[in-house]
Amino acid sequence: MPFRRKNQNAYHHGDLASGLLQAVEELATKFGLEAVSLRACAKLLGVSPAAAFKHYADKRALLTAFAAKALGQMAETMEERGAKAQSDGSDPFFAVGLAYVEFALQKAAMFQLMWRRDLINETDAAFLSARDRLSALLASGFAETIEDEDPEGLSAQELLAWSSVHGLANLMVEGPVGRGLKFEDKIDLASDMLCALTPALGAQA
Amino acid sequence: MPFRRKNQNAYHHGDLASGLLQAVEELATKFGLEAVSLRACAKLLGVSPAAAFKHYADKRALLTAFAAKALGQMAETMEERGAKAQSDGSDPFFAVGLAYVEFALQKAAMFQLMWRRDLINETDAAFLSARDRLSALLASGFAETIEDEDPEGLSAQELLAWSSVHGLANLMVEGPVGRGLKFEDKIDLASDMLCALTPALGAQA
DNA sequence: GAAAAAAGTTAACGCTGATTACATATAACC
DNA sequence: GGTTATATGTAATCAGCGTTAACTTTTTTC
Repeated sequence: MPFRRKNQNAYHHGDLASGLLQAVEELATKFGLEAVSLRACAKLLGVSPAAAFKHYADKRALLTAFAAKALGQMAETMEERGAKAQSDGSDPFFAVGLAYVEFALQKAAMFQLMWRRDLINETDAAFLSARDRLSALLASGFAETIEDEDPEGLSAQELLAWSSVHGLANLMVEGPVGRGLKFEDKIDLASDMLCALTPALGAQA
Repeated sequence: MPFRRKNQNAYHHGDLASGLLQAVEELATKFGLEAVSLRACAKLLGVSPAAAFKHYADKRALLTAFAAKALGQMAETMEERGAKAQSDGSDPFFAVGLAYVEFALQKAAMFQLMWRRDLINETDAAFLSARDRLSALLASGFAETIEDEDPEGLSAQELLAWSSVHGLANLMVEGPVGRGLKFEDKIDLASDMLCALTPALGAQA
């Protein structure tokens, strides 16, 4: 069994709040984002549909919490890759950008959810800080490569870097790019694109 | 009134198939993609909910037809911009790429729908050809700028170009980029990003 | 141990996409 | 021109969805 379900004779689940988060993940990764329903999550946990509302105000709140968690997870792996590259002496931006695409491919449903404004609450503090961390990471990933003169907004090069990896991730997950290719080949494609991008990141406009 | 509705005493609508497409557009642009329901479209046209199924197999078929139409519209405006730039002597890729972002911003709901695999039928011939036309356009937009050695798949530079504009469009429509800025400023931002991209398109990897 | 709070249940409401059986308008045919 | 066939509409209904309200059970608190 994938995660803790309700005890057979127990009236209470124990930790339904986090149980629901895991149910979202299971349904999303197995059957896609559109298969995630409050009722399906409840059934998966052996609990009545209305029980979810004792822990989350509505479906949006649950998905927002999950999106924040997923964003944090994504940021963490990117951070690790960046740090490893820095100690390796290899290009940290390259590593971070590749990790971005890699995560989108491997956890497609989570990645999609992060940008679904109709499903999440964009004013949620936890979600916002997690997303900010992600974008900051992508910008700092090549902090040594380019000069950041506008610390508030993103520079044109930072925006280009983010857009590139974000666009490729979307084109691969929801679009027609790399369809039918196996994971490694998709990563190679992403690597090629990042190589093509480097000339634009070195020079100052 | 925004478009032709049913004649008051007419049993038949006249052209419900295209009427539904217009209803989708009206609801999507006014209230967002999530507000588009079969029932809402039917009500807008003064027709029973079940009438739609005489013209489209299901909701997915309707949305697919609309997405194909929107893709064609997008490709057309991009084509015009590219041709104009070519006669102007300005950079055709720049014009085409900017048109891509511009369309996404002005017709956000349509742009979103094009990439929603859960809402459309990706095997539909009309949709597929419309999407292929779009990607071909983006690649040919700078056919003179870079050398295309692999006419089948996309070269790394073509993929970079597409990913960049697609990513920026997504980050602006569904993400946090440029939030609060007025349209012209967002276009300026896109323009800056495209300028930053040009060093990567000239040189051959 | 009683009272309060937390965490569950059941039953309902209005919405959705979709199906079925039926009604009517238009077109085709002889 | 009337008959028939087909296209196009309606009404009723179903299951699934998010959500709410009223109620019950467990746990916590004093």
